[in-house]
Amino acid sequence: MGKGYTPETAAADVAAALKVLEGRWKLILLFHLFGGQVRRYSELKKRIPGISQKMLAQQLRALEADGLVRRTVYPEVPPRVEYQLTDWGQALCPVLDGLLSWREKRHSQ
Amino acid sequence: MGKGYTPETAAADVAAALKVLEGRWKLILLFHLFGGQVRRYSELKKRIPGISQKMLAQQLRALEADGLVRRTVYPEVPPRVEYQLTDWGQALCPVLDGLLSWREKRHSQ
DNA sequence: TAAGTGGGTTACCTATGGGTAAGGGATACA
DNA sequence: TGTATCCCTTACCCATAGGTAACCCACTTA
Repeated sequence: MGKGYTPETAAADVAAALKVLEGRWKLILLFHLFGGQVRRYSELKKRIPGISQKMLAQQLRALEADGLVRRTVYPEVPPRVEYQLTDWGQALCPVLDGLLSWREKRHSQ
Repeated sequence: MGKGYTPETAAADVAAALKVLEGRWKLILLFHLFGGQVRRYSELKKRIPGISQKMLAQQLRALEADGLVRRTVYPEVPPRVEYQLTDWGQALCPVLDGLLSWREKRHSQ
Protein backbone atom coordinates (compact mmCIF):
# COMPACT_ATOMS: atom_id res chain seq x y z
CA MET A 1 0.00 0.00 0.00
CA GLY A 2 1.99 2.95 -1.27
CA LYS A 3 0.18 6.19 -0.46
CA GLY A 4 -1.24 7.57 2.70
CA TYR A 5 -4.10 5.13 2.75
CA THR A 6 -6.18 4.70 5.86
CA PRO A 7 -8.18 1.50 6.13
CA GLU A 8 -11.23 3.53 5.16
CA THR A 9 -9.81 5.17 2.04
CA ALA A 10 -8.13 1.97 0.87
CA ALA A 11 -11.37 0.05 1.33
CA ALA A 12 -13.34 2.76 -0.44
CA ASP A 13 -10.96 2.76 -3.42
CA VAL A 14 -11.05 -1.02 -3.74
CA ALA A 15 -14.82 -0.93 -3.44
CA ALA A 16 -14.96 1.66 -6.22
CA ALA A 17 -12.84 -0.61 -8.41
CA LEU A 18 -15.03 -3.61 -7.63
CA LYS A 19 -18.21 -1.66 -8.19
CA VAL A 20 -17.38 -1.70 -11.86
CA LEU A 21 -17.51 -5.52 -11.79
CA GLU A 22 -20.66 -5.84 -9.74
CA GLY A 23 -23.71 -7.35 -11.30
CA ARG A 24 -24.53 -10.87 -12.28
CA TRP A 25 -23.42 -10.58 -15.91
CA LYS A 26 -20.48 -8.19 -16.02
CA LEU A 27 -17.72 -10.71 -15.43
CA ILE A 28 -19.19 -13.06 -17.98
CA LEU A 29 -19.34 -10.23 -20.49
CA LEU A 30 -15.75 -9.25 -19.76
CA PHE A 31 -14.50 -12.80 -20.19
CA HIS A 32 -16.32 -12.94 -23.51
CA LEU A 33 -14.41 -9.86 -24.61
CA PHE A 34 -10.94 -10.42 -23.14
CA GLY A 35 -8.22 -10.92 -25.72
CA GLY A 36 -9.35 -8.27 -28.17
CA GLN A 37 -12.52 -10.01 -29.22
CA VAL A 38 -15.21 -7.96 -30.95
CA ARG A 39 -18.82 -9.04 -30.53
CA ARG A 40 -22.22 -7.86 -31.67
CA TYR A 41 -25.16 -7.48 -29.31
CA SER A 42 -27.03 -10.39 -30.84
CA GLU A 43 -23.88 -12.49 -30.80
CA LEU A 44 -23.40 -11.90 -27.07
CA LYS A 45 -27.05 -12.67 -26.51
CA LYS A 46 -26.62 -16.02 -28.23
CA ARG A 47 -23.37 -16.90 -26.49
CA ILE A 48 -24.56 -16.05 -22.99
CA PRO A 49 -27.33 -18.41 -22.03
CA GLY A 50 -29.99 -17.02 -19.76
CA ILE A 51 -29.28 -13.33 -20.16
CA SER A 52 -32.28 -11.18 -21.03
CA GLN A 53 -32.18 -8.34 -23.51
CA LYS A 54 -32.70 -5.87 -20.73
CA MET A 55 -29.81 -7.13 -18.66
CA LEU A 56 -27.49 -7.43 -21.64
CA ALA A 57 -28.14 -3.86 -22.70
CA GLN A 58 -28.02 -2.55 -19.13
CA GLN A 59 -24.75 -4.21 -18.21
CA LEU A 60 -23.06 -3.32 -21.47
CA ARG A 61 -24.06 0.32 -21.00
CA ALA A 62 -22.70 0.25 -17.48
CA LEU A 63 -19.38 -1.21 -18.65
CA GLU A 64 -19.25 1.41 -21.37
CA ALA A 65 -19.99 4.22 -18.93
CA ASP A 66 -17.23 2.92 -16.68
CA GLY A 67 -14.74 2.95 -19.53
CA LEU A 68 -14.11 -0.77 -19.86
CA VAL A 69 -16.04 -1.35 -23.05
CA ARG A 70 -16.15 0.55 -26.32
CA ARG A 71 -19.43 0.55 -28.20
CA THR A 72 -19.45 1.12 -31.93
CA VAL A 73 -22.67 1.73 -33.80
CA TYR A 74 -22.84 1.25 -37.57
CA PRO A 75 -25.70 3.27 -39.05
CA GLU A 76 -27.07 0.44 -41.16
CA VAL A 77 -30.45 -1.17 -41.42
CA PRO A 78 -30.96 -3.31 -39.50
CA PRO A 79 -28.55 -1.65 -37.06
CA ARG A 80 -25.24 -3.21 -36.15
CA VAL A 81 -23.55 -2.53 -32.80
CA GLU A 82 -20.18 -3.92 -31.85
CA TYR A 83 -18.64 -4.19 -28.42
CA GLN A 84 -14.98 -4.57 -27.47
CA LEU A 85 -12.75 -3.84 -24.50
CA THR A 86 -10.81 -0.63 -24.12
CA ASP A 87 -7.11 -0.89 -23.25
CA TRP A 88 -7.99 -0.21 -19.66
CA GLY A 89 -10.64 -2.90 -19.73
CA GLN A 90 -8.14 -5.35 -21.13
CA ALA A 91 -5.72 -4.36 -18.34
CA LEU A 92 -8.15 -5.86 -15.89
CA CYS A 93 -7.32 -9.35 -17.14
CA PRO A 94 -4.09 -9.88 -15.14
CA VAL A 95 -5.76 -8.48 -12.04
CA LEU A 96 -8.55 -11.04 -12.26
CA ASP A 97 -5.91 -13.66 -12.91
CA GLY A 98 -4.31 -12.67 -9.61
CA LEU A 99 -7.64 -13.17 -7.90
CA LEU A 100 -7.98 -16.63 -9.43
CA SER A 101 -4.49 -17.57 -8.24
CA TRP A 102 -5.25 -16.30 -4.76
CA ARG A 103 -8.38 -18.40 -4.65
CA GLU A 104 -6.52 -21.53 -5.73
CA LYS A 105 -4.01 -21.04 -2.94
CA ARG A 106 -6.67 -21.41 -0.28
CA HIS A 107 -6.40 -25.06 0.56
CA SER A 108 -2.87 -25.57 -0.65
CA GLN A 109 -1.20 -24.31 2.50
CA MET B 1 -5.65 -17.48 -18.08
CA GLY B 2 -3.84 -20.76 -17.80
CA LYS B 3 -6.33 -23.61 -17.61
CA GLY B 4 -9.20 -24.65 -19.79
CA TYR B 5 -11.34 -21.75 -18.70
CA THR B 6 -14.43 -20.86 -20.63
CA PRO B 7 -15.78 -17.34 -20.14
CA GLU B 8 -18.43 -18.86 -17.88
CA THR B 9 -16.13 -20.85 -15.61
CA ALA B 10 -13.59 -18.04 -15.38
CA ALA B 11 -16.34 -15.59 -14.49
CA ALA B 12 -17.80 -18.00 -11.94
CA ASP B 13 -14.43 -18.51 -10.26
CA VAL B 14 -13.73 -14.79 -10.08
CA ALA B 15 -17.22 -14.24 -8.72
CA ALA B 16 -16.59 -16.87 -6.07
CA ALA B 17 -13.40 -15.09 -5.07
CA LEU B 18 -15.17 -11.74 -4.95
CA LYS B 19 -18.10 -13.13 -3.01
CA VAL B 20 -15.77 -13.38 -0.04
CA LEU B 21 -15.27 -9.59 -0.19
CA GLU B 22 -18.89 -8.68 -0.73
CA GLY B 23 -20.67 -6.73 1.93
CA ARG B 24 -20.42 -3.16 3.00
CA TRP B 25 -17.93 -3.74 5.82
CA LYS B 26 -15.68 -6.60 4.79
CA LEU B 27 -13.03 -4.59 2.99
CA ILE B 28 -12.86 -2.09 5.82
CA LEU B 29 -12.40 -4.94 8.27
CA LEU B 30 -9.68 -6.49 6.12
CA PHE B 31 -7.78 -3.23 5.83
CA HIS B 32 -7.96 -2.88 9.60
CA LEU B 33 -6.32 -6.29 9.92
CA PHE B 34 -3.74 -6.27 7.11
CA GLY B 35 -0.16 -6.37 8.26
CA GLY B 36 -0.59 -8.86 11.07
CA GLN B 37 -2.66 -6.63 13.29
CA VAL B 38 -4.65 -8.24 16.08
CA ARG B 39 -7.85 -6.53 17.18
CA ARG B 40 -10.58 -7.15 19.69
CA TYR B 41 -14.25 -6.92 18.83
CA SER B 42 -14.74 -3.74 20.85
CA GLU B 43 -11.60 -2.25 19.37
CA LEU B 44 -12.87 -2.79 15.83
CA LYS B 45 -16.23 -1.36 16.83
CA LYS B 46 -14.53 1.80 18.05
CA ARG B 47 -12.24 2.15 15.05
CA ILE B 48 -14.95 1.62 12.44
CA PRO B 49 -17.43 4.46 12.66
CA GLY B 50 -20.99 3.61 11.80
CA ILE B 51 -20.83 -0.15 12.03
CA SER B 52 -23.45 -1.77 14.23
CA GLN B 53 -22.82 -4.68 16.55
CA LYS B 54 -24.90 -6.91 14.35
CA MET B 55 -22.99 -6.12 11.19
CA LEU B 56 -19.60 -6.31 12.89
CA ALA B 57 -20.34 -9.77 14.27
CA GLN B 58 -21.97 -10.94 11.04
CA GLN B 59 -19.20 -9.85 8.72
CA LEU B 60 -16.45 -11.13 11.03
CA ARG B 61 -18.17 -14.50 11.18
CA ALA B 62 -18.45 -14.58 7.41
CA LEU B 63 -14.76 -13.76 6.99
CA GLU B 64 -13.92 -16.45 9.51
CA ALA B 65 -16.10 -19.01 7.73
CA ASP B 66 -14.37 -18.11 4.47
CA GLY B 67 -10.96 -18.67 5.99
CA LEU B 68 -9.62 -15.11 5.89
CA VAL B 69 -9.88 -14.32 9.57
CA ARG B 70 -8.91 -16.28 12.65
CA ARG B 71 -11.04 -15.78 15.76
CA THR B 72 -9.61 -16.46 19.18
CA VAL B 73 -11.82 -16.56 22.25
CA TYR B 74 -10.32 -16.18 25.72
CA PRO B 75 -12.62 -17.68 28.33
CA GLU B 76 -12.49 -14.75 30.70
CA VAL B 77 -15.10 -12.55 32.30
CA PRO B 78 -15.97 -10.28 30.69
CA PRO B 79 -15.15 -12.23 27.52
CA ARG B 80 -12.26 -11.31 25.23
CA VAL B 81 -12.23 -12.17 21.54
CA GLU B 82 -9.39 -11.37 19.17
CA TYR B 83 -9.41 -11.24 15.39
CA GLN B 84 -6.49 -11.49 12.99
CA LEU B 85 -5.91 -12.49 9.38
CA THR B 86 -4.90 -15.97 8.34
CA ASP B 87 -1.93 -16.30 5.98
CA TRP B 88 -4.35 -16.71 3.12
CA GLY B 89 -6.24 -13.61 4.21
CA GLN B 90 -3.00 -11.66 4.31
CA ALA B 91 -2.20 -12.94 0.81
CA LEU B 92 -5.14 -10.95 -0.46
CA CYS B 93 -3.28 -7.70 0.20
CA PRO B 94 -1.16 -7.66 -2.99
CA VAL B 95 -4.20 -8.64 -5.04
CA LEU B 96 -6.15 -5.66 -3.77
CA ASP B 97 -3.08 -3.56 -4.38
CA GLY B 98 -3.24 -4.66 -8.02
CA LEU B 99 -6.83 -3.54 -8.17
CA LEU B 100 -5.90 -0.15 -6.77
CA SER B 101 -3.14 0.24 -9.36
CA TRP B 102 -5.51 -0.75 -12.14
CA ARG B 103 -7.98 1.85 -10.96
CA GLU B 104 -5.35 4.57 -10.90
CA LYS B 105 -4.38 3.79 -14.48
CA ARG B 106 -7.82 4.69 -15.76
CA HIS B 107 -7.34 8.28 -16.77
CA SER B 108 -3.58 8.15 -17.22
CA GLN B 109 -3.71 6.78 -20.75
C1' DT C 1 -30.00 -5.69 44.85
C1' DA C 2 -28.55 -3.27 41.03
C1' DA C 3 -25.68 -1.84 37.56
C1' DG C 4 -21.64 -2.42 34.38
C1' DT C 5 -18.76 -4.88 30.97
C1' DG C 6 -17.72 -7.50 26.52
C1' DG C 7 -19.47 -9.80 22.85
C1' DG C 8 -22.79 -10.85 20.85
C1' DT C 9 -28.24 -12.40 18.99
C1' DT C 10 -33.05 -11.58 17.53
C1' DA C 11 -37.00 -9.19 15.43
C1' DC C 12 -38.40 -6.24 12.25
C1' DC C 13 -38.29 -2.88 8.27
C1' DT C 14 -36.69 -0.86 3.91
C1' DA C 15 -34.03 -0.12 -0.34
C1' DT C 16 -32.08 -2.00 -4.33
C1' DG C 17 -30.57 -5.45 -7.78
C1' DG C 18 -32.16 -8.47 -10.80
C1' DG C 19 -36.10 -11.14 -12.80
C1' DT C 20 -40.05 -11.45 -16.60
C1' DA C 21 -43.09 -9.60 -20.06
C1' DA C 22 -44.10 -6.52 -23.19
C1' DG C 23 -43.60 -2.53 -26.21
C1' DG C 24 -40.98 0.56 -29.68
C1' DG C 25 -38.75 2.49 -33.79
C1' DA C 26 -36.22 2.38 -38.18
C1' DT C 27 -35.89 0.03 -42.44
C1' DA C 28 -36.39 -3.70 -45.92
C1' DC C 29 -38.77 -7.23 -48.15
C1' DA C 30 -42.87 -9.89 -50.02
C1' DT D 1 -50.12 -3.69 -46.03
C1' DG D 2 -47.95 -6.72 -43.09
C1' DT D 3 -43.97 -8.92 -41.25
C1' DA D 4 -39.16 -9.53 -40.02
C1' DT D 5 -34.65 -7.99 -37.95
C1' DC D 6 -31.82 -5.62 -34.52
C1' DC D 7 -31.18 -3.20 -30.41
C1' DC D 8 -32.98 -1.76 -27.10
C1' DT D 9 -36.66 0.58 -23.12
C1' DT D 10 -40.46 0.49 -19.81
C1' DA D 11 -43.49 -1.41 -16.17
C1' DC D 12 -43.87 -4.32 -12.63
C1' DC D 13 -42.54 -7.92 -9.05
C1' DC D 14 -39.73 -10.25 -5.62
C1' DA D 15 -35.65 -11.70 -2.86
C1' DT D 16 -32.05 -10.30 -0.15
C1' DA D 17 -28.48 -7.13 1.97
C1' DG D 18 -28.24 -4.04 5.28
C1' DG D 19 -30.35 -0.76 8.70
C1' DT D 20 -32.21 0.13 13.86
C1' DA D 21 -33.63 -1.23 18.31
C1' DA D 22 -33.84 -4.14 21.80
C1' DC D 23 -32.54 -8.16 24.33
C1' DC D 24 -29.14 -11.85 26.45
C1' DC D 25 -25.50 -14.10 29.29
C1' DA D 26 -21.79 -14.68 32.81
C1' DC D 27 -19.52 -12.59 36.13
C1' DT D 28 -17.72 -8.58 39.08
C1' DT D 29 -18.08 -4.61 41.79
C1' DA D 30 -20.66 -1.17 44.72
